Amino acid sequence: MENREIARILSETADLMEIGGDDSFRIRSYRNGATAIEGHAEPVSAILADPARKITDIPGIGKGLAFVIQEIETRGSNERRDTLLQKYPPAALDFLKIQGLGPRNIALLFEHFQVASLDHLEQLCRDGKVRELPRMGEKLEAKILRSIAQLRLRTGRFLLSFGHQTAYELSDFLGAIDGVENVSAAGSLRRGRETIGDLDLLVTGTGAANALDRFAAHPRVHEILGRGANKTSVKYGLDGLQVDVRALPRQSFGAAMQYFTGSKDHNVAIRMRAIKMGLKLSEYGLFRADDESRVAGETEEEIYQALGLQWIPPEMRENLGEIELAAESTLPSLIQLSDLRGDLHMHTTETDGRATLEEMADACRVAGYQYIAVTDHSKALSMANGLDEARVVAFARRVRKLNEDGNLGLRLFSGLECDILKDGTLDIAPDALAELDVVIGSVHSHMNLESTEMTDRLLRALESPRLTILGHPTGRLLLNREAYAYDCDRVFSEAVRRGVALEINASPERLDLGAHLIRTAKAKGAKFAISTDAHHPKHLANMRYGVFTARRGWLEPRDVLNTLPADEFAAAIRKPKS
DNA sequence: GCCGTTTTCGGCCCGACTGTTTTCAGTCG
Repeated sequence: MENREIARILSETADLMEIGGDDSFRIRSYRNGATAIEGHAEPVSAILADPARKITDIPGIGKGLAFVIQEIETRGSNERRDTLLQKYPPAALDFLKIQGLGPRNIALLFEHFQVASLDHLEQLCRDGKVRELPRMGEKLEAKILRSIAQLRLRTGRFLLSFGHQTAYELSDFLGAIDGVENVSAAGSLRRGRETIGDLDLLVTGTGAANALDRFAAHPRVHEILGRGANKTSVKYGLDGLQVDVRALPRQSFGAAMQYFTGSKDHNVAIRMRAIKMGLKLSEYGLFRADDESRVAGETEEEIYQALGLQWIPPEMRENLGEIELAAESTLPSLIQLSDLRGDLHMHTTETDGRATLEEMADACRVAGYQYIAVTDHSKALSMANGLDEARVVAFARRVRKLNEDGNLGLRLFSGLECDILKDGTLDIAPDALAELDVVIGSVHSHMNLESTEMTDRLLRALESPRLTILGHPTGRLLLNREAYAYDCDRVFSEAVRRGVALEINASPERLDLGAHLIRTAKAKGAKFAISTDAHHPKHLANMRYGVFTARRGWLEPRDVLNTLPADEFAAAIRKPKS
């Protein structure tokens, strides 16, 4: 079993234990264990298979969890989880995703109403039954109903990063089959959308048909939805992601990639263009309308070219004006991962990161960055052990010393992810902030303010001459929490006026700003910083998701601060002495 | 349940808000 799946079952068990009212420290151990397993570079199953090694060497895994993990590896569950699942239905796990409902209330709902499903819970709220329970009222019922509606909207969707992992896994599997020439992912994954509904894989070569059979027999395929000569469609893995694998002849590979990459709107517009030119475009190729002779099809490039267009990067294919630009050969030259020279947002063991400053710097050096900013939390995040003024000043001093010593192999900028408090003031006094190179202002609390109040709060934060970057500007958590409400136009305009960059937080759970707002902000002349918000060296690789998102927002290297060489970057963020 | 140890058990991040109460439990970050 995959590490992330073991981790998921551990954390599910922890969820159930919470509802069951288990000891909170034991629950925390399960959660810690889950993070430890998920973050472990080597597959745990490989360690378990080797009698000479033991998983208790992984920090956070003791004798108890080692036994539980062995059980999960062997039969996909563990005793504690099984027992709890007899007591509470599987829907219990969904209930925890409902805002306003925690483990105590969920336990109470089960006790009194034997709630079996989201539908049932929804009905109870509509009937005003929930308010009969102690400490529950009308407002909670309304909140639950809102949250259930949101939950329904996002079920069946998956984070882009999840899609990528699965795509890599399956490309390896399919690519290793005899006679398979090429395996490529199409669909919204290829367009870099922040969430995906399913995964489309295209396979070419003489072994393609065989690949469909082998895929249908893959041990992680749980349900076969369809099985034809050219396509196999299944539910794959524990989470039931729908995966479609199509076998194609080489001469229509480009046409199929174009067709299955979409978006639908883009394709409709492209096909209209073809018709006007006396051509016909389908997933099999580009043909002349009169005699059905083939014009193109083996590559996307030749198809776009035959239609009088530049090849359009998949991230732009949303019919938002890209076709017109391609016709005039004026497509922007989109930013690429290799354009980035530094990462500007990361955490260390000083607060809630998992690695030391030196370890993070080393990983960034290996990744090829010329510079980084280390930006731990400020004191308002007490649960993360955020920095107060004294620690901020000491940190800035430490960074200056490290740069003088010059042993890091890259340039280090001192930074802080400083909380923007409820009234819009920054969590750290200006004279302490003045010691730092990079100040990211972020909202981590009071996210449910009225739009006008939130707008004022952000505008006030932007007044600080110490602010460099507005962090994860909308606060959204994909498939989990909506963006907070405020007047983006006013805030973005003010950020431009004050010379504050907007973050594109590359964490796959955030991707914040999203593509649409990036374009809004770019139109106002905004500058951006693409950063990972890494809490562990392995998170540094998430930068590519930030780049996908930036490309979906049509950004070019010049729009992004951290494409600058170190000296120019330093000059760009220098603030006037006050 | 893990960890670290004065090796056998005690400590393990906490503060603020919300909606429900009438003094606070539950949720959230």
